[in-house]
Amino acid sequence: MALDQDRAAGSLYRKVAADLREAITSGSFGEAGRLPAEGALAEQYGVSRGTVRQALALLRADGLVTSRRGTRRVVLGSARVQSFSELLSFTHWARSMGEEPGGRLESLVRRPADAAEREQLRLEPGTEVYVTLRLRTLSGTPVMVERTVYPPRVGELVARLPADVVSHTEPLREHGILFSDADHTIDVVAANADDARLLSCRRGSPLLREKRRTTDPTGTPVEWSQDRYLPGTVAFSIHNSLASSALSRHARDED
Amino acid sequence: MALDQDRAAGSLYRKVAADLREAITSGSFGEAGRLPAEGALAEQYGVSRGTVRQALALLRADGLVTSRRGTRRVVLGSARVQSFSELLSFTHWARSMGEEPGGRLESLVRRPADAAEREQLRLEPGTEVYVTLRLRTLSGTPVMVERTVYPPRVGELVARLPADVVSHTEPLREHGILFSDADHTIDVVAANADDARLLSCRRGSPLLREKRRTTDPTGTPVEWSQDRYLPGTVAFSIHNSLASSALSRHARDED
DNA sequence: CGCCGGAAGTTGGCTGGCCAACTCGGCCGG
DNA sequence: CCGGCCGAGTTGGCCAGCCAACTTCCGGCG
Repeated sequence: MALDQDRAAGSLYRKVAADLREAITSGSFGEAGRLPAEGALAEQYGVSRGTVRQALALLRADGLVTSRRGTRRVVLGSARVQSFSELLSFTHWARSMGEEPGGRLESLVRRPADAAEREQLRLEPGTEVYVTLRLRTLSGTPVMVERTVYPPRVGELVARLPADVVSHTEPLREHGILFSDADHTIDVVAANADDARLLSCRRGSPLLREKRRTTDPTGTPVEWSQDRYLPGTVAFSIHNSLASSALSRHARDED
Repeated sequence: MALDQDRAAGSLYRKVAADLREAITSGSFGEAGRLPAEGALAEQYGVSRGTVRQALALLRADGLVTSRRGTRRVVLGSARVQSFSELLSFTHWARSMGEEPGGRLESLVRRPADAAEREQLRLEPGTEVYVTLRLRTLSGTPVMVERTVYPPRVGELVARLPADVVSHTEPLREHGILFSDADHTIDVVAANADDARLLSCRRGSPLLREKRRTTDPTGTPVEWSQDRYLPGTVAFSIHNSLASSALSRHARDED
């Protein structure tokens, strides 16, 4: 599945990366084994060394291999859970795990954006936003409460969706709204009354919170969301390295 | 500081990246403005287009810019908190925020590794590990309890360190132990008795947990750590995009 | 037996070039 | 006035080559 997506991506280096990823996770090079040299791979796949290096950069970013100058690459993790090199929606993620995602719209209101929302969505003062509150389920059991703020252009489309539609991002894509980049912030928060009711937990009990701002390929913000997960249902997994990383840790001074 | 580190890194594309990062965060291209074309930048810096593209790949991974085929790159986030493109130790991270990091060793024991630890550190059955429990402070206030498991080679060095040494990674580096790659998993956990005592919170109160396995450049595991943060003190921040990402979300099935 | 030097192998980095795919704006025709 | 076509500009992708830095191993030498 993920492999097919990689292959379907078209570009050569993604195909090479997909093939190598499969070879690694199937243990072809051993638990902590060495990869063939870049040159050897280049010849094997009939591509240039530069293309192989692009492919290997993907695998390195996923934490599958290390690399240092002077010696062959080493396999780091052959048993990674699932290496989405993708920005995945809740729906897509759930499906790729073999679970059945669900979503029930609890409320949808339209109101003027407050200062924080204008800041996040880069809106003019006075602009109205659409705010949704949804309960998300995994194979029937509630796992997450999702509060999303949409700018007008997107919100108008969301408002027209049926209340029982599972995926919001898919119909949005049909209307030309693409999700390209996202910034995530993860912390802990206490359940409020709504959270407690929807997730069947006590008020004040801890929830894993993910704040997310997503932009389209032009850099325009398309959603700002606060997802609150029931502990024990999900965990977030990140890889980083000296070479390059997408993780940063910061003190909380804003909210 | 971060800039100097980037510049000191030597390679051309890192210098270009550092310069562009500064230009972006100082607002030279406007809030959601366009970057100059790759060719223009190449000429400006006197490097090839490929080098510029390497530099821009770093910025894209940090979530500073987008890119699509056909049009100039767009500035995404000019106001990022701190974009360590680095695998940062607690000590380094704290210092770069202007806070004074502290650490007090609560206990250090040596005992046979259990199954999970052997798995994580890739050790033979019967191997002994060193386990430390440390309270970490930020400018005097406790923020985190750190439980770290070291393999023998590393643990022997850690055991010889004075109890009041703030940074463990720095003296380890002097002895040739390098931290290169890390896998992080973030979730929520309830404080146990030790956590509660050290962090001055109630038993069962929620803590943000980061499980981390770090390897050296050869791919050999050098530590496996469980850090438990007091809520409200830190948050984790991640960027990802369709192009490439280091984030994955998975259901909890192991612990 | 141990240490050191050198050679071979490998990745990091950089160049220059080429073409395809895509965006965007302007021009022209209806 | 609107819509579609076209071309310039721009990024994605791929190739071939070159050198530097580094690791590893082996053999010679003390």
